[in-house]
Amino acid sequence: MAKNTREELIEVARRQFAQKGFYGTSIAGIANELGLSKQALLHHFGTKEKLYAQVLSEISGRYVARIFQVQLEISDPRQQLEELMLDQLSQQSADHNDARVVMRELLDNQNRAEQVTNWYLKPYLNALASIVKRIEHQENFSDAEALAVVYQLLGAINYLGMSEPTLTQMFGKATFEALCVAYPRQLRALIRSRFAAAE
Amino acid sequence: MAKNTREELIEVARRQFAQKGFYGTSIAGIANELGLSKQALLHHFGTKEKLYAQVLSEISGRYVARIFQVQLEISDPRQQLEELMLDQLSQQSADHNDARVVMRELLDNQNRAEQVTNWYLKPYLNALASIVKRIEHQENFSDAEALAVVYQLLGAINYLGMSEPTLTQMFGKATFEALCVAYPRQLRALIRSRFAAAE
DNA sequence: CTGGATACCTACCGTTTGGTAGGTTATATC
DNA sequence: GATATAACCTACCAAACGGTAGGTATCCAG
Repeated sequence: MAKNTREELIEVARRQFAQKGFYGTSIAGIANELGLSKQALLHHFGTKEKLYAQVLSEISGRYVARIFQVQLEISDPRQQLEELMLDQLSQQSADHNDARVVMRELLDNQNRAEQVTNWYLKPYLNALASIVKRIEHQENFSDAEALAVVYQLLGAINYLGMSEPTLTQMFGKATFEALCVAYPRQLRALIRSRFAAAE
Repeated sequence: MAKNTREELIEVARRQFAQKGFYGTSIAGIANELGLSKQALLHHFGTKEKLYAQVLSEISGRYVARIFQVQLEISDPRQQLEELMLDQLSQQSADHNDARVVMRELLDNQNRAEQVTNWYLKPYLNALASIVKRIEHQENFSDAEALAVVYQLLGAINYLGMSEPTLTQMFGKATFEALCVAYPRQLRALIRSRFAAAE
């Protein structure tokens, strides 16, 4: 179980940042969860911001790696997109911390000086958009238009992951689980119907 | 311009909560923006939590009011849904504070004791789901399935509003504005293609 | 045996936080 | 003219925050 202390700190930080956000998370709280003092954390990362940047960087690394992998395995862009989106959905069902951190970063980073995550997330979005453009081989499909489609799909996926606790309280656990079962099917239907007319 | 102090405080709080979140916002900061001391704010609302609850309650009030209004104006459920979604999108382009506060609440409220917003947002989601069920008049379309469709559409819409600052930094202002222009068209295409096969 | 690096620790600091206590002023009511 | 209430204010507080300073134990290299 116990790996590198540094890696353990990043893992705990990722979870706490996902749950409580950058401002709501204290470095002492992260360190204490591992039985350490906050100075141990500061020894490894220097500042809270740098720890946060590290968490973000690893998340985006995972995203980009996944998209490259799928592009090697599947050649048809339509199947690439479907696979990537459904993969993202199932990944998020298992662990929604990554998606939550990214969502919070989208909300927060207008206030923060560092824009580390932007540059990391950009190739991810660009790669997805170029897949969409390969599907929609009409020439009047601009970059912005492809990006809009990508964004709508990502939004459709990620919104669910954000809302688990709220939806569970609101409709009960059984209904939420039924929702999780229905979601991949409906997402596939959404993607297929969206790109059916294009062919 | 100057209305009731109380209403002004709520308005400023709404903007700051949207920008910086519950933990990132200080009551002193809200009050100072109006040239008041934080005790003036506490005089009106008692605690920070109660102010926050008030902001949330008014937001959900607006949402529910809008859906009732559209239901009175339009009879066809398919057109109701399209109108509501596009309305939400344009509303959000003009002022994304409401959507941001709701998003942050979805992320945060698992930590907070009060679940005020849940009960407010529930009729909104239920009303939307019942519209979807009226479109999809197949009997095998369960509540959860309808809710999944609603959630995907709301996610597709709201995700854009969250990401404005990040996307602007990433792709430049011009591309982002092109994205905003493309978005309603793509959203309409998404909705129409999704429900075209059903008829 | 020594020097330096790593991985922690306790102690402390200045700032900010939400909230309390209690006073002041204006306005409305009886 | 007395009373009460609303709308503020200054002053204060304990707690939590991120971060600095400086010490200690361990280990590995020369």
